[in-house]
Amino acid sequence: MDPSKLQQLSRRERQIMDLFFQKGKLTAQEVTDLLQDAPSYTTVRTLLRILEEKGHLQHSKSGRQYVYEAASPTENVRQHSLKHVLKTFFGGSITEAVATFLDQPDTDLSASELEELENLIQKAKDKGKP
Amino acid sequence: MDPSKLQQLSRRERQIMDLFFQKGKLTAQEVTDLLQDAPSYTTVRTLLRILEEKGHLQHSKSGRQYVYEAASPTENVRQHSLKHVLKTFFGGSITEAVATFLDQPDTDLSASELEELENLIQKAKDKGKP
DNA sequence: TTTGAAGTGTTAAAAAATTAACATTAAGCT
DNA sequence: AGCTTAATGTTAATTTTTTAACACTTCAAA
Repeated sequence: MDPSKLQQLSRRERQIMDLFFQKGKLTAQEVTDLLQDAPSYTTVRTLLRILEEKGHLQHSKSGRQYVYEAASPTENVRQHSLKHVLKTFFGGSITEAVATFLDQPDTDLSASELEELENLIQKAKDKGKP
Repeated sequence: MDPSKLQQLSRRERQIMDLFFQKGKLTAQEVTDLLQDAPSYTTVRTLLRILEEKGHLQHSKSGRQYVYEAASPTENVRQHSLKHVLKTFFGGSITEAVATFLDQPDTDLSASELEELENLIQKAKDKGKP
């Protein structure tokens, strides 16, 4: 499944897919409970079926109920979505995005997270000229 | 304008707003040209009008033509959109996002960008314990 | 000053998304 | 076995989105 197809989703469909990316596996009942402004349970089921028809979800059975999950490897979707935001709002620059993130007053990264970030950058530097 | 309202947009509306976030000011003709799968010029004008009614765009006149641009301060929208992607795909962690970005084979950050990233992190560290 | 080009304004048909009622099936309990 | 409950299957009405035709206005050139 091509992750760029995600852009084609309608509002509700997108809203529901976002839940799956956050939570992993979900039943129709759980989706209904998680949605802020949820429509009826029946409606949610219809949407899940449509999303499965379109290839965005797949389901398995647990007892007699369907358990849905995203059909695409999460990694591909993550990469695509991140790229899209970077392109749309940050001229494609991850550096700009990090700067914006750190600028937010409600953001305080733990010391260990900052360490980890440094490590990542160090590794990227090393890969450049070994 | 509340940036969370952006989630309410329909597909076409979102597609068009993304263009404005990338490009800044645009005329109806320019939007038509930029859209991959553009509908007719008349249709684009209708959408621009609707987006203005909803408060997402505003326009000024240049000669006799309308020049549209996003109504919200870009900074708010950027922050909100970045947060949304981080929450949906990276458990809210900017570090995870950077890791994913650097993992992509088609990504090679310039040395100067890596420097800049390091500076950002250093600054964040300093702010933690001055 | 009339005419044509390039813009905006108005309106509405067609398509798609959203919603949910009603029907059916299957599992477990008494 | 029969009953109840909780699930899925089917179908369709309503609402929203998407599309674009047609009318009107304004500017500038002939």
